[in-house]
Amino acid sequence: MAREAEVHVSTVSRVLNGQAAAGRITPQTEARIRAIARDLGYRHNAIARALRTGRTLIVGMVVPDVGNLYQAGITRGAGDVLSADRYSLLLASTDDDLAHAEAQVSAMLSAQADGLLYGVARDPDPVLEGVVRDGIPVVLFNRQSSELSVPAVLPDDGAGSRLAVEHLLALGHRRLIHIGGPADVSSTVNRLEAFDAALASAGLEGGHGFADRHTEEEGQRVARELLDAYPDTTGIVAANDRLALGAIDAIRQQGAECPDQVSVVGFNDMPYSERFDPPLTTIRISQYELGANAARLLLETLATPSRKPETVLLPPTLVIRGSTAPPAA
Amino acid sequence: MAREAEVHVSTVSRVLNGQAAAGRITPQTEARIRAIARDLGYRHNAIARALRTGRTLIVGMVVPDVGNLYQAGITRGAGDVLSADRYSLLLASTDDDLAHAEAQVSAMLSAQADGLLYGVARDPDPVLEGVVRDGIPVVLFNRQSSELSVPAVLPDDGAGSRLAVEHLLALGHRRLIHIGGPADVSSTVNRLEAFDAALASAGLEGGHGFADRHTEEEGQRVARELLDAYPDTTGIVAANDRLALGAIDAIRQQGAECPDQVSVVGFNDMPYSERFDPPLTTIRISQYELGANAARLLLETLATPSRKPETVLLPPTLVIRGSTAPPAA
DNA sequence: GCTGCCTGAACAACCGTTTGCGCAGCGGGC
DNA sequence: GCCCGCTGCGCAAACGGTTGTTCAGGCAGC
Repeated sequence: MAREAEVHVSTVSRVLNGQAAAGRITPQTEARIRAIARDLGYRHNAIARALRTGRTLIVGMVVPDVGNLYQAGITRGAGDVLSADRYSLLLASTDDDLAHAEAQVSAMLSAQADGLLYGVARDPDPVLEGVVRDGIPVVLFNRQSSELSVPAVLPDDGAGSRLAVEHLLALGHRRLIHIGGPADVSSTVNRLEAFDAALASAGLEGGHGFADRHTEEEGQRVARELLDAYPDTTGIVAANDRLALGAIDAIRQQGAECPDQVSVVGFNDMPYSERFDPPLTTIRISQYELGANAARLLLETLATPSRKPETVLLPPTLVIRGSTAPPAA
Repeated sequence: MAREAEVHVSTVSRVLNGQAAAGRITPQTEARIRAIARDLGYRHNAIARALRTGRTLIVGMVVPDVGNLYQAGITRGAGDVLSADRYSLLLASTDDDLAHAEAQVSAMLSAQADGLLYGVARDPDPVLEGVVRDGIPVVLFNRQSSELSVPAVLPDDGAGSRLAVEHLLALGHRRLIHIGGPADVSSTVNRLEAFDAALASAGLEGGHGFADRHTEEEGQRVARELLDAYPDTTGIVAANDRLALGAIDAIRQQGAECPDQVSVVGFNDMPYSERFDPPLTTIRISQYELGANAARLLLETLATPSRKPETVLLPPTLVIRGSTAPPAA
């Protein structure tokens, strides 16, 4: 502490907190304190401050998988806007598993995180329910909750699916299937519903399946099953780029090629998807903006707790690359 | 607090900390306290505990870019071993920029992080010097410091470069160039030195250049310059997969193809590198193990501050894929 | 010259835990 | 029957800041 080195006590606090302005402290006192603080390399003890003020300037962010590129962009966006407001990010990865989420969130709340960025919402989600019940400010990203009234920022899933289907229809495809993620995740059902609706308005009907996880392996498994069930399929809409990659694997496993026999469109436009073989046609949503918006929403909620929960939908874009082409014949 | 709901005071602390075992508290008292704590949904205030004990159970991890896939694997490894020991990860991304690093590290130290995982070391690195001077436990990963005696875990850069060069030599290549990262990063110089040495022991000599950042753009720029300077090049060794991707871009920009005219080998085996076009031949190091080892080293340092700084080298493996082939003619 | 006000800084309580120490009660040994 | 020791728990200080309140001194007004 600068105190012993000084002559004064905790006037330091007012100085270092900028309360000096209000005619409370002599300029030369302030200058002296600042000088000494600098010389001593004094650093605020955020812990002590947090204990007194009740604010830690820490927000917890929970994602399904830190190792996922798509999530990484979101994390970056959130980190940037949070650190601009002097907040730090406590990051946790749950493997999209409720038990893990429970433990991680509990740790974050123990750490007295001021708020949560929650990207692993299930529907229903007991962990999220607990958080909301405890009155912890939280904003969802990527997924929403149908039961809880919580702010959220997510891609416009419906618009995205529609873009994908319309692209394939425009290319001439008529037999489409959809690979969804876990069935208790909002984006899965939103994307599937829009897929069905877009097909229906063209007088068509498609098949679909659900992956247990958003991985290439699961995408491949579901695609294989669907291709077996609907052998004349020429187009696949996946709810996620990783599932799409798995679908391409499945197509090759059957001795076919993408896009020669079957076209595939992904969702997210994850990093490097333009470098894949084939380059992935996909629905782009700005990961950075998604994270940044979620963080902004959380900051606003922290500033104005009474604020009405808001859901912001990010507009998707169709990115046409090499994994889609007109049907073979 | 469970206290008012209870009859007792801070005997709760001893119960909840497991000190009850030592015959200090009656089993039924303990049971009652635990029951009430559960009913109240009592949760430790980690802030208050940290203030008293001086330990936050938080470790700061600073990476060049959270959006980088390679880093993501490391983060995951570190997160897993840390959370097993009840530590949380405070993550910061610096864009490999010293000013950012300074700010982020400062925030972490304010948050009283118990230790640091530092993956952005320059050589020299003023931020790191400050951390070491303040006696903050820190372990480096990916990069080391030539001046400071700090534990570190990194790939065996020399062995990796040697594998890459020997692979190209075995394929019949004789005119090789090396694309390094920033010149003030240990891995850059280690990999370059080993590149030169491996060539020298075959009686050869190669060209090299340095990228300012580990990005595709920089890789492309440096590759272009080197290919201009050494037009008969048939093999490129990049210090990083992203640089390698840039090199492939540069090759194509010149109207050539990889591996037809020029072979490329990367470093790291970042996620999805097997799906690129062409699939990347690269030096694999286990990102997960790297992160996990760094975390373990830090935990040991925290447990035994007097412990000698240790440098652990992770053995690399050559992964042969599609970006390397025998020279054209 | 005295009173009152204003300015600048010190005082002290408080945030929620941890932890060394003290204290009351009880049982056993002599 | 007395004393000692042990057992089980309460007391209170401390961690390092923040912040409402108090206090001392100087100056101006009457």
